Amino acid sequence: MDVVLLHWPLERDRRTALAAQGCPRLLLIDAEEAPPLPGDCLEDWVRLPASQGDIDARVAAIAHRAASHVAERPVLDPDGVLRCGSDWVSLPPVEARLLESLLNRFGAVVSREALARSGWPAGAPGRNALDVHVLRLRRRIAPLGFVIKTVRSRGYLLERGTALLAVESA
Amino acid sequence: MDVVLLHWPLERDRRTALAAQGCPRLLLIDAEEAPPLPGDCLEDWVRLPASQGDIDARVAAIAHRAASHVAERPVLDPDGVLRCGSDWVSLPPVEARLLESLLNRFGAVVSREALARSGWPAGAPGRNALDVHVLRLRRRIAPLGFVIKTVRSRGYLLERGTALLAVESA
DNA sequence: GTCGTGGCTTCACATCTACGAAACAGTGGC
DNA sequence: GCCACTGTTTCGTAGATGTGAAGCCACGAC
Repeated sequence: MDVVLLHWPLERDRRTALAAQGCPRLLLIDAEEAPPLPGDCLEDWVRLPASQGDIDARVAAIAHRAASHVAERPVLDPDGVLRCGSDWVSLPPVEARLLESLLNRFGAVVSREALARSGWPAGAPGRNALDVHVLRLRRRIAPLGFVIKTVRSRGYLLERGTALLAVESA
Repeated sequence: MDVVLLHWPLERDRRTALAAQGCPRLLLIDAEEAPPLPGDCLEDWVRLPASQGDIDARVAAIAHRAASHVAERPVLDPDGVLRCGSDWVSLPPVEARLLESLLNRFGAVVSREALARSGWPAGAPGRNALDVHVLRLRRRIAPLGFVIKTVRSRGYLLERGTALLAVESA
């Protein structure tokens, strides 16, 4: 989500509106004005005049925070805990390894062979084991709003689900 | 929790340490230095020279975010008294050591092995002793609104309970 | 079209392990 | 003695992993 730059106090109303819809924003404070009371984590401000470098740095910081708040992609702890925003689920060892693989290529296809190798480095069990674990993984990560799409005869692909997005941002 | 002011890049190591323990901080950037890459929500920066008003405003903003962000943690006295707000419970020695460990990694997984080591530095007793103490610890801290979640085959995780939050804030 | 096949999904089940909980007993302070 | 703390035994349950089998569906052969 893009960071919106706006002038303070000129665009006071716009700031309120953006804040209400959870849009990240950077306030450009006119020289003699006092910065507004602290908003949420998705807001920051600079006092004008400011260098482009400083503005860019703050925009980057806000974007980073926005990304970790309304996470587009989940984060997998070394402990097998998959986190997304404030939610988390724990993944059993095999599924954690599978998901790690999918996460490494988030949004791109991972072949069944590659998945099987990361799930069972010592060699995969029956052919069906992967299918079953993908099924279980799907159900486990669904509450976080992520889905594993099948790309027939190619592999699997992890991406953000659509249905839950509305629910979460609501 | 107080916001710590520190100089950048002079106190680079201190910043890392503070970030690791989740302490909110404001970096004072020396005139010609580039601000560091975005940290977490509990970090902000100003470029020197800056007016006291601007610094105060940023400190206030960080403090505000810290208050809403860091799930309120309990504090463990050296005497084994666990405090949270005006409530408190006393913990027997073993459980106090276990909880200290969990508190050090609040919100993250602590393995059974690590827990056992901190509970019994001289060597753990039977395998089940840990289970039983976790059970007792759970019951003891429940009234304060904290829960110890099990992450199967991985360890335990201390976090703020959900049900009691509403009750407490009501 | 329809038929078959491969690829994938899902369920049902079996096994094994980890964890939860109760009950009990020993120890030491008061 | 009474009570808090600690550790052990024991049993029950839930989770993790794998296997087999049934079924669905797209796609190509015919």
